[in-house]
Amino acid sequence: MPRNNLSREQIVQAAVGLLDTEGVDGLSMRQLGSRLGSTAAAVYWHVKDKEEILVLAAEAVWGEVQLPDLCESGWRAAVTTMANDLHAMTLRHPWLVPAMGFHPLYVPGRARHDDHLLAICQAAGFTGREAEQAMKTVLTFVLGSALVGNKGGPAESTGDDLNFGLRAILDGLHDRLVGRP
Amino acid sequence: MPRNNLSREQIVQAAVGLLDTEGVDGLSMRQLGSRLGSTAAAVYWHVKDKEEILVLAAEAVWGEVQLPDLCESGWRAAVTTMANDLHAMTLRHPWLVPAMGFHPLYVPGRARHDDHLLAICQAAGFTGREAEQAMKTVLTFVLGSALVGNKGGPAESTGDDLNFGLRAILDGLHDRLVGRP
DNA sequence: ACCTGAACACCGTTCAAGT
DNA sequence: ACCTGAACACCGTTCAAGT
Repeated sequence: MPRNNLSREQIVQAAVGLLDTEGVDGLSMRQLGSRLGSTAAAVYWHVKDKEEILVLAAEAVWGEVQLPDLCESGWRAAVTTMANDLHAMTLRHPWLVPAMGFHPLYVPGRARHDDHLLAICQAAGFTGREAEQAMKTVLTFVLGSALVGNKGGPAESTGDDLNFGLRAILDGLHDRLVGRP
Repeated sequence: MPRNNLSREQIVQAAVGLLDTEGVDGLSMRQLGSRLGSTAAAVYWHVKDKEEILVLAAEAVWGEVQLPDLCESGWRAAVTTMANDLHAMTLRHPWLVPAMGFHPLYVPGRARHDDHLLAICQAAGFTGREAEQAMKTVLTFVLGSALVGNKGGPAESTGDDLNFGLRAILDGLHDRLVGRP
C-alpha cells in the first residue's frame, strides 16, 4: 500500500533548496530525509544514490535558463542575453559549477543550452569546428566566472567583469568572422 | 624526543601525489597517513586540518607555473605563454580547479601569478580597473577550461580550444586598446 | 617533541523487516 | 509499493596516553 509521502519531484525540490542555502556540504541524505519529514533510507527507494539527486538538481536549474528566440536580434545580443541569464542562474545556485568539478553533470538541460548557443554561433557565420569553439569559449568564460568570482580572489561586482570579458570575446569573434587581423 | 618520521614537506608531497592519482575524494587523512608509513592522527601534529593540506598543496602547484620575463616580447605572446603554462598545470593537477569551488585557495603563489598577469595587461596599455578586468578575463577563461574540458560535455583536444578562445580574447582586448569599434 | 590507539560524531548505502 | 531501524564501512577530528 503506497503511503506516497515522498516523490521524486519533492526530493529534487528539497535538494535544490538545501543546496542553495547550505551548499554542497549541506546536502546529506539524512538532512534531506528529515527536511522531507522522512528518513534517509526512504529516499533510496525513489532514487539510486546521491549522484542521481545531484543530476536531477542540475537538470532542474539548467531548465531555469531561458533560450532566446534565434531570429529576434543580432547574434551579439543573443549571446549576451544567454551569458547573462546563465550567469544569473549560477548566482542563484552557487553550488552548480563547483559540483561540476566532481560529478559529470552533462544533463539534457545543459545539452539544450549548449545546442542553442551553438546555433547562435552558426547563425553568426561560424561553421563546423569553429562554431563549437566559439560556443565553448563563451560557455567556458561564463562558467569560469562562477568559480573565480565566488571563492577566489578579491570579490568585486561580477556583473561588470562578466560583460567586460564577454565584450572582449565577442569583439574577438567578430574580428575572426570578418577576417580582420 | 623527536622521531621526525613526518615533516610538512613530506605531507604536502604525498598529498599532491595522492590528489593527482586518486582525485580529491582519494585524499583522506587515513590514506595520507598510511602512505607516509604513519597514521592519520600523526598528521594532525604537523597540520591544523585537511583544509590546510589543500592550501599547502595548492601553493605547491601554483609554484610550478612559470612567470615569463615582462619585457621579453609582446604582451600577446606573454599572455599566451602564461595561459598555456597555467593550462598545462591544471592538466597535471586536475583536482585544483574543482577544489577551488569548495575551498578558498587564494594562496600566495596564486596571488603572484595574478599580479604577474596584471602587470602584463598594464604593460599592454590597460590602466586601473580595466587592467584588472582584462587579467580576470584571461584567468577566468583558462580556469574555466579546466572545468568544462574535464568533466562536462564531449571531450576534445583542449589545447586547440584553449588557444582559439585565447586568441578571441586577445583580439577583443586589442580592439579595445586601439579604440576600434 | 612527536606519535599511537581508541573514541566521537558524522556520512553514504544496504537490507531485513514492517505495513 | 513504500517506509523504518539498525547495521556496515568509511570519514575528519580529538585526546589521553605513551616514548
